[in-house]
Amino acid sequence: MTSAGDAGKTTRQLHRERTEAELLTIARRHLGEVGAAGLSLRAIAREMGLVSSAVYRYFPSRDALLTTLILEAYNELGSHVESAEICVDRVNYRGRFTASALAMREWALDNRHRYALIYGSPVPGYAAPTDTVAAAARVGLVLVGVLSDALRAGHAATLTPALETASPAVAELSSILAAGLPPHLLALGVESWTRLHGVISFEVFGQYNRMVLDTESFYALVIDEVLSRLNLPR
Amino acid sequence: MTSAGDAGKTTRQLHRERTEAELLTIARRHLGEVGAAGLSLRAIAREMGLVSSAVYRYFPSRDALLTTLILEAYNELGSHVESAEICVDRVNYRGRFTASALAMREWALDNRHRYALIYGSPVPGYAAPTDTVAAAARVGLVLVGVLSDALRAGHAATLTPALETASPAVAELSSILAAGLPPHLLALGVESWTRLHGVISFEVFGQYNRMVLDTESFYALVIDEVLSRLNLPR
DNA sequence: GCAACTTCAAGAGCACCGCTCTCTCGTTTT
DNA sequence: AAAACGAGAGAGCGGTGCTCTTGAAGTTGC
Repeated sequence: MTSAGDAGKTTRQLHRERTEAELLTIARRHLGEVGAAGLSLRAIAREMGLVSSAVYRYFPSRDALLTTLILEAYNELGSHVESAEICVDRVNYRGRFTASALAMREWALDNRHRYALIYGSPVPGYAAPTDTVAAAARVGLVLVGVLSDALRAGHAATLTPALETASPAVAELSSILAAGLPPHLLALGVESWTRLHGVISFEVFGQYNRMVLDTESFYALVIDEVLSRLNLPR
Repeated sequence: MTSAGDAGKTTRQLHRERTEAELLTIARRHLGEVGAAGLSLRAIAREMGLVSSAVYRYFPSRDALLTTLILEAYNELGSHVESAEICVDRVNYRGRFTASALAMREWALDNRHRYALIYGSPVPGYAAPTDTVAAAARVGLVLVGVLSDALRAGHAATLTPALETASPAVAELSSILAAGLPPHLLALGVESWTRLHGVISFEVFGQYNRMVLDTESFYALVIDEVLSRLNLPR
């Protein structure tokens, strides 16, 4: 029953790894069922046949467990979007952007509670550690990649005075990414990214209740609008 | 010490009204300090010098108290936006829209926890009663009003194929509002509204942490973008 | 091989939560 | 004046995160 990677490990190490994995599996399931606010260490322990205090051998606090789940969520969303975008022909910028946008919504709808965990109201008293920023940036990097590739191919969105005025607001981010994307185009990219999340979160959080009936085609509309503004070639 | 509206009321009625008002005042403050998830009936009771069970004379449950606060928040945001928009010259459609958008963000930043309460991740196990929909609609009605006034004056946004495809998604809403706004323009309006909330919630929820430095000018950019798309005349 | 050390889980306990029940006592109504 | 009603108190239930102590089991060094 021992896997290949178990060589040279003491029974204690093995036991610890398995217990921690089982704990996370249950935690993930609970998170999907009751959401972050309803996630209870005691309930997880109960289901594992453990006493609540034993869980603290594995996670020093509820927040630490939450942090692990947040990191997982960011990375899962990130790789979901990445693998959707990588399938599209590199010069099909429109297709790459569309695939990414659709993948974002798809993951959010399939993982509503986890989406809420990372993009919803922050859990009070909980401060996300800095480790998460790299994982959180993955989706953004995909979109920025599409835009900078399109720019290199000579396709740029039209520049407006307001766009130039707002450029300094994202200048630092622009230098961090160093993706060869000028600030004003990055600003437009950030706005597009925000725009997609605005629709997704309204759908996931139920704000469209009796407003938008066919949320899927509405999302398609938004993608179309964003693409038009970004001026990506067909 | 009795006000004008107290005539003909028994001391019990007066006492009840005052206690309920004090209770709500403290609840509002706590909400602003610790957020919805941290709002505790016991803490409120403690501060009032009451025993926790006594609070249930006024609110049958924590959720009922939350519902009251949610309704208040919707209405306060609604009147905040309304009063900002009403100050602008009626034919200045761009100005009316801008004033509304700025008022939305202003209120959200001044009332972060209350904004999270109504536009953030839904409180688990809590279902918003139908009473709230009217209050929730107020902001949307302001924006729709600007758009339909502009349309009546002959200013319409450009129609795209995707816009027509998505029109049925908001057809029902269009008939409810009956604002003389054709579905495809309403769809664009809903998208604009979503777009503004996307930026605001990202700012309020801290998603722009080290990304967008000057969130105010970034918001101005978004307003400019939205206005361009809506084709409102200067 | 056994002693010393480390790790795990259990259990009791603390302070908090929402909520329910009963009981008392003062107000209101009849 | 008696009956009905209402507000608050208090005890209690089951739940939460988290801490501390204690005993058992695994691991390591002499």
